[in-house]
Amino acid sequence: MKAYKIPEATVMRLSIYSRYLHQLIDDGVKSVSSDEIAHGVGVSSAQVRKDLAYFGEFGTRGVGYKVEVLYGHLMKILGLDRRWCAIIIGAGKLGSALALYQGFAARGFNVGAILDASPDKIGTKLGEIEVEPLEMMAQRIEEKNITIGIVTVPASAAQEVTDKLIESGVKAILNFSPRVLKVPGNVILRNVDLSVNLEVLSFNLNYLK
Amino acid sequence: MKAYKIPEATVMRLSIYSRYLHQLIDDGVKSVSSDEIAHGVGVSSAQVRKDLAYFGEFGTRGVGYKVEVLYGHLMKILGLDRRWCAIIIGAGKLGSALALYQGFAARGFNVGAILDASPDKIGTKLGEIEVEPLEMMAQRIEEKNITIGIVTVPASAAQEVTDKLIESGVKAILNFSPRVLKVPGNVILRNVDLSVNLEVLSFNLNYLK
DNA sequence: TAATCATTGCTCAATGTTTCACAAAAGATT
DNA sequence: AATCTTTTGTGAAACATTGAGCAATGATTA
Ligand SMILES: NC(=O)c1ccc[n+]([C@@H]2O[C@H](COP(=O)([O-])OP(=O)(O)OC[C@H]3O[C@@H](n4cnc5c(N)ncnc54)[C@H](O)[C@@H]3O)[C@@H](O)[C@H]2O)c1
Ligand SMILES: NC(=O)c1ccc[n+]([C@@H]2O[C@H](COP(=O)([O-])OP(=O)(O)OC[C@H]3O[C@@H](n4cnc5c(N)ncnc54)[C@H](O)[C@@H]3O)[C@@H](O)[C@H]2O)c1
Repeated sequence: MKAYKIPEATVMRLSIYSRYLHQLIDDGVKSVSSDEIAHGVGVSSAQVRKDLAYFGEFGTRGVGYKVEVLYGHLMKILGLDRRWCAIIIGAGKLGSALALYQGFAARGFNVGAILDASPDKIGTKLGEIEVEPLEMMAQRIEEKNITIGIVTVPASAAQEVTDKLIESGVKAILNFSPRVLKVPGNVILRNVDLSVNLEVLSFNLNYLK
Repeated sequence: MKAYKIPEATVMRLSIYSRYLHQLIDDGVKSVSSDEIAHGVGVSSAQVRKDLAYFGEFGTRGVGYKVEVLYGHLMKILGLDRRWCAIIIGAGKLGSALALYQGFAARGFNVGAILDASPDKIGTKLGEIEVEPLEMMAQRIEEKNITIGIVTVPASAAQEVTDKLIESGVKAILNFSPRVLKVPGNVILRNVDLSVNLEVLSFNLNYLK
């Protein structure tokens, strides 16, 4: 429990900064200024410095930041200095795409189990992992120390599945269904609502001209 | 070209209100108060009224809103009283999932074309539509009146593909690649960054306790 | 027709976020 | 050792969003 409330926008930008720094490391760059980061990710340099200032002083005045040092701090701040295990519920089109995506593992996220209600899906393989029945939820969460639940079932099943995940001990939910979910205050919920994203585009296309 | 700047958060909520109202219509509900909407989607009633107030007066004091009337206004505000045509670039795991998703058509979005660079993908079918080579981009955008480009190629190809989309006349981009894209000021860009979403979860899991 | 009721729409206050601008600090130069 | 240059870190100002409270007002009831 920390003193400060960190704006969510700040956290999202930290994630993007960290990815940019990773690129710089790959490119062999040793040092970087807030202004270069700002240009690289499309924000202002003051914003970069303010975001970092929530967590400490990581740079050297007149010089900038050591890329690897700052990257290390950001990964630690983001909780990416460890591995997290997630469970995917719903092995449909979207759930499968997520399960097979390599990019998550590269950032410290493992998929520990994939569950589905349909006999058509149960027993099929997605990469290394076999789709299992819903009944395995509690056991898999327990034994694999799963903290994150990813919900990719139809909207009609989303709340029910979410309740079960929370009951089974999951602490955070990433919801892809177009449904407003109710979760207790101690569970972290994020919604990735693709329709909303498209509709923001159509609003802007419509409104701005 | 309107007087006001509408907060993006407001637009996203309007999309969610409209979906909730759609449910109410299905359930045969005729009238609704800001307080009921607020409970239904998890915001405050003041927020609901404030969001609507940007666009006019849609309710009756002492009574509430007529569900169908308000729904109609929201759909119009969101630009969903017409159809939009989109093109998907990258027929991989994510692009395929999006292409096959029925929910977009239900809200007025058609997928007019799906392109890929790989010979393995070109010629395969995703539902009704055949995956075509990148060279078809300009022609398809022109002839199908496509305004929205959906980018689901690897990060390394994302900027290049985006440049081509804009050159071919697309006015809005929905980017799923983990890359900060540069677009001209008259093009609308939204990023759906799934890794960032997971990392916000890990930050909160890590930080809040 | 007047009184009552419920709920909107709006004003103003509070809170939160971004930008500005500059003093402070560290390395480079003379 | 003094001066110059650069870029951080930050307090204050500007801007944006959310929340609280209530006057206005249409519908309902008496
Ligand atoms: N595919 C997309 O591009 C896309 C876009 C936007 C939103 N979404 C949302 O994501 C979710 C998944 O979409 P999809 O396209 O993968 O759908 P899908 O139909 O391909 O997959 C859904 C899967 O969930 C399983 N399922 C159904 N009820 C279940 C239950 N109670 N418990 C466990 N599994 C259950 C089904 O067997 C199926 O395998 C939906 O809510 C959808 O609205 C998807
Ligand atoms: N799948 C996921 O769950 C997921 C999650 C987060 C982010 N993403 C991002 O979404 C994007 C797509 O992911 P995916 O899992 O579908 O990858 P994928 O490898 O399955 O698909 C990528 C497709 O793009 C095609 N492609 C490559 N270069 C191209 C080019 N220049 N022009 C046209 N097509 C080209 C490839 O042939 C392939 O079919 C990536 O940027 C990825 O980082 C995906």
